[in-house]
Amino acid sequence: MTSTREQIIQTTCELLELQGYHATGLNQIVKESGSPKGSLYYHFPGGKEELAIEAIRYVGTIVLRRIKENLVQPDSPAEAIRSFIRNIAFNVELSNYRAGGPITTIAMETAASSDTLREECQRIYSEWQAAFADKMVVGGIPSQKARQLAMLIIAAIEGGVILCRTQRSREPLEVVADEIGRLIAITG
Amino acid sequence: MTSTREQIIQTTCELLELQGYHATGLNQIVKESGSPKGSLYYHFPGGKEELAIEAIRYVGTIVLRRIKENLVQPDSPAEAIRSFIRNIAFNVELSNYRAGGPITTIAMETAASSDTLREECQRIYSEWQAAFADKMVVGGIPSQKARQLAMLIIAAIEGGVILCRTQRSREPLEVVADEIGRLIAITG
DNA sequence: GTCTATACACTGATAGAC
DNA sequence: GTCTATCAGTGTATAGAC
Repeated sequence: MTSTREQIIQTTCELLELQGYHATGLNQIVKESGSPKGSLYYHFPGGKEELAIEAIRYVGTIVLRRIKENLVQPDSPAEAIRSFIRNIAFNVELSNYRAGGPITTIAMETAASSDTLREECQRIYSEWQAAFADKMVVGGIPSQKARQLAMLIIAAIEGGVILCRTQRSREPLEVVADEIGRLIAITG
Repeated sequence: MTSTREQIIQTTCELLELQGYHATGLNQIVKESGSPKGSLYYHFPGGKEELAIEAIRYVGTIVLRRIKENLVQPDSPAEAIRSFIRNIAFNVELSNYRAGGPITTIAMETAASSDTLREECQRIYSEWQAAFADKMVVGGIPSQKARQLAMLIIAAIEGGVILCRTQRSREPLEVVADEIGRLIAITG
């Protein structure tokens, strides 16, 4: 069921998450995906940039779904979000600090060089933000405040992933989870 | 007074901050620094990696000094740190979203590929963290709690810079400043 | 300390057969 | 849809003269 096209996208997602945009070559993508090289430009005529856009859109949607799934539980926003972030910490450690922050590096690398990639990152972040904000609104937090807290949540998670991968420890994201949870609880 | 060596380091700092590690070539560094190409490997025998380490160490120290300068004021930790983060937001906007997060991209790009660069990033982050924690301890917050809050502060700033550059808006860091300030005030 | 020239790998991308 | 071959450009790094 996984077509060649999808196989290329999935491999690209993993490599972008691990190495970033500029360190990931098309040859490596072709090689590790086991896909025929000749078909890359058939499926992605726009070359590397188009492929990267498809890849982050793909992983962005998966993450969005994961956020929503985790937040539908009846827990309070504070507890649900705290639990979700601690879950990220667990998974980052589990991957031996190779995964986490699937679009973080691309966002920084391309913010000043590619408007199309930058805007796609922006779109994904705003979707994630809306998902967190929705949960808090349902929990009784005013929508404007919820929007701001959701922005902090995204920022703290992205930064927390950076620290975890740099320190090779899950502690930063656990601290982020607890402190953010505390802030939401005080607000709500 | 700016020697060739220092000129190369400064140019490298700017390019790394703007483009990241893998997008920045040694040829570009030589060209934009106006330095003689032949001298690059004389000053940095270890090549690109050694140069990058020197560069982030250099900028890391500058930022550390800036943090300390901003936090010696008599304001409460909450207000001093809030003000400092809003100052970052202002400067990111002022640079047309080209500056900010001088080691963020490098930390993510090299976390899985270069232990020496990763450890240098780790060292810098911990120095920044200690500076924030010190201010809070002086303000009466228990040292363990101060250490955790400082970790959140670093994470939220790093993530906030990512969002600002991606959205081309200073709002994310301003929100981070206000919410983090609120959390510290509640704690202290 | 600096210069020029260069080696060699690899990049993204394209052409044309199949 | 896929394959092979290949292009022009760029990457890091080195050698040897000055």
